[in-house]
Amino acid sequence: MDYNHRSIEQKWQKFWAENQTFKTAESTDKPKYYVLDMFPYPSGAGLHVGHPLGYIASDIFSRYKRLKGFNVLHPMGYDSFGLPAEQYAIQTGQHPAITTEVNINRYREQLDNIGFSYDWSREVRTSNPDYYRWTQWIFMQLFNSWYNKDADKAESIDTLIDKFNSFGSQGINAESDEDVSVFFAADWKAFSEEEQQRELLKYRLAYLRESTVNWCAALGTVLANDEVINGVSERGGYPVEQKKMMQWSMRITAYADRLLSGLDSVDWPEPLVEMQRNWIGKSIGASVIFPLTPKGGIEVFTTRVDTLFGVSFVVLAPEHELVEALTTDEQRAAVESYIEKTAKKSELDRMADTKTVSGVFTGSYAKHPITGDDVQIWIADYVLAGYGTGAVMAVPSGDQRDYVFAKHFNLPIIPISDSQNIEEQADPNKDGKYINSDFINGMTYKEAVPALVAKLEELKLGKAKVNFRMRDAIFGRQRYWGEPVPVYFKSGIPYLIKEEELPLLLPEVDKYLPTETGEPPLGRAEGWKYQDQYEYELSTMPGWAGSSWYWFRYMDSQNQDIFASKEAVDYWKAVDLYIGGSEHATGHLLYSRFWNKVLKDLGFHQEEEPFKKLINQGMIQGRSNFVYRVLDDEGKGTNQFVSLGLKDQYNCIPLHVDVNIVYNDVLDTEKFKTFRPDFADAEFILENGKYICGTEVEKMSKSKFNVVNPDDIIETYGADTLRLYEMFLGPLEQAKPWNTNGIEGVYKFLRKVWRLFHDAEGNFNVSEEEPTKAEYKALHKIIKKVEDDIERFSFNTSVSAFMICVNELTELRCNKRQILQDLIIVLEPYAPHITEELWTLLGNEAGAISYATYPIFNPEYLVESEFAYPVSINGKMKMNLPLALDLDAKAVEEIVIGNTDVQRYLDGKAVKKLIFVKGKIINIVV
RNA sequence: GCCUAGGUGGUGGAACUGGUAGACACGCAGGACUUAAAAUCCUGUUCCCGUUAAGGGAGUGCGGGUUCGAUUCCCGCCCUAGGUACCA
Repeated sequence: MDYNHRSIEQKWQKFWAENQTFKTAESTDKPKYYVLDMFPYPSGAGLHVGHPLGYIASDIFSRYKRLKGFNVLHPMGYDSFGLPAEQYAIQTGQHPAITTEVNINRYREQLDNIGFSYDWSREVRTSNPDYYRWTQWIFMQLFNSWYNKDADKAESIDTLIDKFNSFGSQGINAESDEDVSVFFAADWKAFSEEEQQRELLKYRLAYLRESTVNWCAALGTVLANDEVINGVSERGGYPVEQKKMMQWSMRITAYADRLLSGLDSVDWPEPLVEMQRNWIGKSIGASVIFPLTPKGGIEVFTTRVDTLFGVSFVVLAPEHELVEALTTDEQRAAVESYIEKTAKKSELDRMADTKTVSGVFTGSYAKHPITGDDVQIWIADYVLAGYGTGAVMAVPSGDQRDYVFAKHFNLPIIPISDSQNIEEQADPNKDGKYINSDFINGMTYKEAVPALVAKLEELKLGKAKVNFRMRDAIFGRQRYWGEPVPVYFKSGIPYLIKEEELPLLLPEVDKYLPTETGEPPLGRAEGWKYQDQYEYELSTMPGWAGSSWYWFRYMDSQNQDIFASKEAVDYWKAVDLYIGGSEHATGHLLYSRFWNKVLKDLGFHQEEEPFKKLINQGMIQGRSNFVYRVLDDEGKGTNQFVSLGLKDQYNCIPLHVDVNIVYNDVLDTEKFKTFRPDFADAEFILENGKYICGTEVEKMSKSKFNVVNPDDIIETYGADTLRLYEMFLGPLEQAKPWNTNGIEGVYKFLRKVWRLFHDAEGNFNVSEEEPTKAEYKALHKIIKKVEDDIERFSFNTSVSAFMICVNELTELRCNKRQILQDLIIVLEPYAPHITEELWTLLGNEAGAISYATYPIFNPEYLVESEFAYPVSINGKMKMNLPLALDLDAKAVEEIVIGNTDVQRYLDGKAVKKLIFVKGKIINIVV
């Protein structure tokens, strides 16, 4: 029988499922290894051929690690709360839970077709009450915690209450809201319950605060910044406005420093680390106050406090709260018109317009904090209200934007360093000694900064300060299909429900839209009250809630008493390898690290970082095909279609054509006639008897007819071919377009493997003879290559190496049992079905490859034979030396001189130097 | 602008710490088997010159440099992709 992928793959997928072959043991004496995929959102469209790329890579790695003797945890689940199911519910009335269930079943079917080695007994679904119960529980932990900066960790809110009871707010060093009160212990005890709770809320890691949010009226919900694109919603393109709302927030800024320093301890791709660093945006500097008369002052943040004496003016953001008060009557008209102009500019305009210098003088002056000189106060839109204090001190000699601004408005430019050259532009160097700088004149940068900070602190006009770009994360969504927040309100104060009342189930509603009064959809749930009287929180949690801790649940997914038992967490610790797309760099990956740290601080586990090694798989783009429809004189489409090479001779327009009826860019013209009814009588202008289609790389989407479903590939070529081919396509981390052009080669490879160990009649046929040296060499080459490749995630070159290996074995007509047995083990991670079949044909126990031992590479088999090897003379390739000459340096020199063949190349010149690489002469310098 | 990754045949890509550039695969061309097709196998395939050939020359985005030797290291520039943005 020839290689029949269909029956082989179905047989083994069934066997693995029935025998739970890949169920992970709870505990074992093997070392553990945790391989995790970013779990998918189960969308209605199903998987396309791009989705499994990362899953295949992680599956190869998992299977490889099992063979290497590790106890591997390799689970899968679904991030099943989300907007698409809710949108569908709004349109059709179908409950999102039903939609989600249907989609998950479809995903599962498609995943199973590919032959993954997931332990499905550990599956999680974030929308499942058994799961979101623990998401709610973690929310409670966050609510019940505060960040103690002295201990540099989160602690139970009870320790804060104890401090308030004993010392009041004295000596509390916490991450908190800006507006915390100052009180003594006696005051605290005298506070009403309501006052106490309001104060505590300012310290909690999950807290309620009025924040400006992106409100989308059409969707009736708040959107994250990255869900808003150019002022409209990413989904649907509805207008978005800024609105103040009471919102749940997460005090992620408390962890800014740890989130930053933790990046040094993880093995992540550099671009991704860089993205997180930028996102956190730490700047070390100082805050400085420029006093106003008669009282008050403008606080600015600067990273270059040493340039303080170069300040020639101060700039406020147009939205800054002091602008109104500082504007003099003469300047009022100009200032107001400027503010109005800025407000009209969209963010896009402001971005595009970085070249134009604009700003207005307010008419007022501040005092320089040290010299007391008058400093003009300006407003300009290059200063952002949302960053720092919304005000900057302008140092034209040291900052290019300030320089351009000063030139434009004829403001003074004061050089402050003897090493500055400010003829043409600002010079921010820190190398020289200061001039024009009062008491720091003659100092270096290193001396000046502490001196200035000390002086400012003495004057109470400034201090060293660290500023972060990152903001606290808003944690509420005005949506239905998310986790309910386990909170109710009494006198407007949020209280947690009791732990034993979890899960707080998502209530049924009649419609999935906001209420008539603008409340979130949960407001529609009839009689949904805590203890029949208190209003529940009506927002649900955002999409990232459930995904911020899911790797813990896989460790112990059935546990009813805790999110994961201590034993499970202590055993599995952190994820050793995490594979997913880079689009989650500043969302999921940051929030997950945050929750992980909180849970660590609260003593639930020991790991500071959740994902030790991370690989980003590149996106697989679509590769669209085009046909060219000839137009008539009036510009209307005819039923003639011209092949790519001839299209320039005609007036024609490109049309997307379904990539599934195109093979190697050659159109199947018969299938094309049934593609659309109006193509039924299509005529073709061919080249060389073929219709060649044009191509273009685009995103994979239905409307472009370039979606390739993995099921179709599997039907034609099988899952093993799909797995190998997706790896063969190129480096894992690189984005690449999908095309089926090379898949035949991979399919041929598998058939060759099959035929090598079957006779002409199709019967399994192995020889019991001892393999020859050449056969061992072919085998051990692949053992070494695959091991090296997998360890550095270079899967594509392994596939090539397999092909070479099998070509060599075919050449040698090698069907030896010993060779096959080891070849199966090495190939199994890539092509698990065909190897499982051959494994059992050899008489081994079914489903037991993962207990096999990975063959040990023996370098002796790879020792070069007596063949000649190349040597260059003066770096130019000249000749081959027989291996017999490969002796030590001295001997070679003698032989070289005496060898007539060599002498011919050397033109009688003396040998100056012999270059050796790995004990071999590689080059002769004459 | 800044950060990151990359630029190699008709195509996808290989070359791991500098050592015969183009592995492997697709495609293409020719051939074998076959009544024929499919399947399979063999040969060739970077470009240019050379009648096939022997042989020679150029060649890894561009221009320099280091080295006996550079796709690889260094400097400058161009282009592409992703991220980020008037961040003080």
